Amino acid sequence: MSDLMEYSHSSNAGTKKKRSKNKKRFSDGQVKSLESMFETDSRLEPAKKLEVARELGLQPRQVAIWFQNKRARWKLKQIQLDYTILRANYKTLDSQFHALNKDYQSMLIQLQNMKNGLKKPLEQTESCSTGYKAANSMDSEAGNGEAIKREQAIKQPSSTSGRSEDIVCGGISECDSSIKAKQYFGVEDEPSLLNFVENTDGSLTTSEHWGLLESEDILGQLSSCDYQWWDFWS
DNA sequence: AAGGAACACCGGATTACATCA
DNA sequence: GGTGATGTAATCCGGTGTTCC
Repeated sequence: MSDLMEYSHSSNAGTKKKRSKNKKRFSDGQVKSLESMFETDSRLEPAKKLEVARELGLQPRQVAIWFQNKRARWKLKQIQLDYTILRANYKTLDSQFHALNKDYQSMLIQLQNMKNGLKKPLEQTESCSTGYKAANSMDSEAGNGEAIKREQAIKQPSSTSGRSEDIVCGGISECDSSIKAKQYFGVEDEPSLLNFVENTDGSLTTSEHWGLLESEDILGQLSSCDYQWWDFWS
């Protein structure tokens, strides 16, 4: 039979019923000795266990149980420590993420302003001329005068206002402006920079939603999980 | 060689008790 | 002195590895 059976049955006739445990706390000296041994090795060789039990005046099984309980408590403590470290790391990452996301959002706004600023001079130029198609046909005749006109259109967007933000589309439709932009840039599609945040319906949601999903959904899930853990330990 | 019984030990969960605020 | 919270020795249970027959 094991130490456990011999020891536990010594105070009881072997019934399955809960036995009175006659529990006695170990003395400070006994605990100190056990602690110092645990520091060098969390497990005891059988021979060492017998030796320790003899030295401390305990049953070998008591020494074995003390080491078992000690390992369990130590493991629990390690888990708590690991959790504290992970939580601190998470908080750091979370604040970094929010800072980056804030930068990202302000850059999107800047980008949109730049996009508007590029579109308006074109529209203004076209509406002030005798007509883009006519001009275009003239351009085709004039040859390399086109590049100069485009440059002037950007440098001097309006004769009535020096600020591009003040330019109002002179009756030109959104569809028209899109066509003009394509022709202006000489490509089938607008430059990719201008499409960067534009959804298929023209709304500026895709990238923003990505950011919001990251910050609200994923972090939110982590946070709720986090709170459960934290509430448990604190 | 394969299989079963006995034994020792382990981790995890739980209980029972001592101690303290 | 009674009581709830906490710490911990001890127990229970299921699993694994080793040894012996």
